[in-house]
Amino acid sequence: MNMKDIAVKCGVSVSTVSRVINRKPGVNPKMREQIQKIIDENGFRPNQIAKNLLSSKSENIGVVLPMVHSYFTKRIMAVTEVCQKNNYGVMMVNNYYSQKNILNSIYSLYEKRVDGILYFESICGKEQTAALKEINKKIPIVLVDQELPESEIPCVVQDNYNGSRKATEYLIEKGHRKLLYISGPSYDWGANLRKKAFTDVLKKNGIDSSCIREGKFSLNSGYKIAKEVIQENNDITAVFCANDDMAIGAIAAIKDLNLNIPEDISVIGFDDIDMANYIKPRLSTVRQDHYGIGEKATELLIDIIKNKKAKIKKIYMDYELIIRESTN
Amino acid sequence: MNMKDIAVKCGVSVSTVSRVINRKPGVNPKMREQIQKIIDENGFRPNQIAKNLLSSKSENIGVVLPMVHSYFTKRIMAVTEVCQKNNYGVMMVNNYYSQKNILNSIYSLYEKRVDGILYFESICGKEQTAALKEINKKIPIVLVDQELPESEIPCVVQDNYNGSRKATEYLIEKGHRKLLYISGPSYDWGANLRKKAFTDVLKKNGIDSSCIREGKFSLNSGYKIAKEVIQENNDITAVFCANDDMAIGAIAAIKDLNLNIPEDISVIGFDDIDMANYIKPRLSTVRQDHYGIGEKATELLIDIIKNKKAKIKKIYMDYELIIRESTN
DNA sequence: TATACAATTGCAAACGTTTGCAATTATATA
DNA sequence: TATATAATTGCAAACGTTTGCAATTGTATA
Repeated sequence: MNMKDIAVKCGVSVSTVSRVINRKPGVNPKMREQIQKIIDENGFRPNQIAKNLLSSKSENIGVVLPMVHSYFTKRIMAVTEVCQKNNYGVMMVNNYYSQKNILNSIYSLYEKRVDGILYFESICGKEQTAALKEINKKIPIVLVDQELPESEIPCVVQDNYNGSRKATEYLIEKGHRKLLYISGPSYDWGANLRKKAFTDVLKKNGIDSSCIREGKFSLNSGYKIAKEVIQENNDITAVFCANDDMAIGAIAAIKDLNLNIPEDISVIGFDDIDMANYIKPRLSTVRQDHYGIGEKATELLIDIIKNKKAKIKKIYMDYELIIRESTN
Repeated sequence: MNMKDIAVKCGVSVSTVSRVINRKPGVNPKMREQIQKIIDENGFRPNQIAKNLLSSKSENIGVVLPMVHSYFTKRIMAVTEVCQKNNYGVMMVNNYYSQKNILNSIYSLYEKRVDGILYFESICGKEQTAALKEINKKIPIVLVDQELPESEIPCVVQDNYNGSRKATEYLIEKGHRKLLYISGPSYDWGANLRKKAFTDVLKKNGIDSSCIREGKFSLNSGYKIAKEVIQENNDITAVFCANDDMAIGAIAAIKDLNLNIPEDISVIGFDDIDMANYIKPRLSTVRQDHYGIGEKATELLIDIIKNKKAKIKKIYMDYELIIRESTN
């Protein structure tokens, strides 16, 4: 069933049907009513693909994001909500696999002629970077969690460094002198900034900053690293994790070692996922406004799509240190 | 840049370019090489929208799902992975809002001519049901977490009833006689089955089954209900929650009441989210294979799309009772 | 060299819309 | 009634591909 069929049923031309569907002027009110009736009776919905071909717009945006983090729900909710409000569809790709797959996925989004791409990630291999720059010549891209130097691609980033600095300073103020830092993967742009802030603060205070391990942002890696390191170094009094999942893993490990939190060891995370406020002890953490990040990024992208021009090159998001029960 | 431009640059017709791009026979090998070179040099990628219009296939599937549950990550990962393997794009819609918005979203997916729809949800209003049946006349749909009686729409469901029955029987076996059940919202198809199993088992054993409250599947609702009910009824020895989030909320509440788990009160959840194994005490729960559910549903949908016919009408997923530290 | 056949290439229709413009019809004015 | 004007309607091109068929070119055989 297409507009032609409706037109034949109504004894008019497709142009007229088109005008009725799009509520455009130039149709006799009586005729309009009749045609609308036939459309409704047949449950006809116009083929957007044909429309897209003509307008060279798909009214879809591509979203590339790693679906592993606990907070990704918040972000994708923001994206879908903003898109729905602006009548954009959301084409999702999980960039959790091999570089090659991701590249294919990005090109596939381009072939599907999405109007823009939202790229959530702070991993960026050489090939990927090149591909993004290449595609950005044809369609707008907004990066989240990452900035690409020598490029004009706008981005939304958190102040990873200062968030991490504040948390570290807090621990030092509280008197901790032997700290374990569980970082994210070394290929992660944001993870490296957080780690740097940690070591900078420790060095500045003349404290040993050698107790750093690299985790995978997962519950399990937090658990394993915390257990192992604390068993070997019984003078550790604080653990700072680069995300909440690892912090929750670390808490489980510390409890399994029959130590108390925060009496024996303080734990602090990063993200403030919903769960952080419901585990016991409630997790102190650095809050990121995940919903806001998704929202701002999507709004920026849509603005660029509509106005062909990025007014803003970079959006910095706030952080907030949330002290709950897991630190003292 | 389109095929015409490439054709002009190469001094051939679009047909020839098309044959090169699609690796079809009928092109002089030397010419093929030359054309491929120009294509690569210009980074040309064919417009799938035009292709779709011609083939009446979008090579996209629509995914409607509530992004609120902690386990949705697992499911959507399975969906995207299977789709990527089969060269389908994923168009996502969050059905977390008002009925009206959801209806619009479903119709919008249809207008975008997705090749099929994956509908994750066990809420189904009258209007939505009607819309699904209507759309199912035009494109295949697979339901997850819900079956629609009097309809031919295939579905993937868990054995909610038996999963819940097993968990309840376990608690009874362990000697619990005063139990609190925190259910999901009453409009949720699965939640009602779980609740029914609970009451059936209790009645069968001649145990009072009146202590039932309705939560919202959220951490907070679990926390609030558990705190309130346990404060009022100090003889409760077990809490069964219809999902893990509420169970984790309940555990926080019980700890805040200075009671011990499982010594004073046992807690059991439903879902087995990753976090369940990393909170302390580790949460006993009914495991659902979330990845498997997403995988099976997507494979079923793609099979129907390709073969125009559902070989299977209904897939029942297994459940597994996982006993950890939160029950005794 | 003429003929048959295979390989290569291009033409043009089709997919389902939108829209500027022309054609037709209805209405108002002189 | 003739004319000017406004309202309604339809025609046809365009969007960027794919593909059956016809046309052309090249090659092998008689």
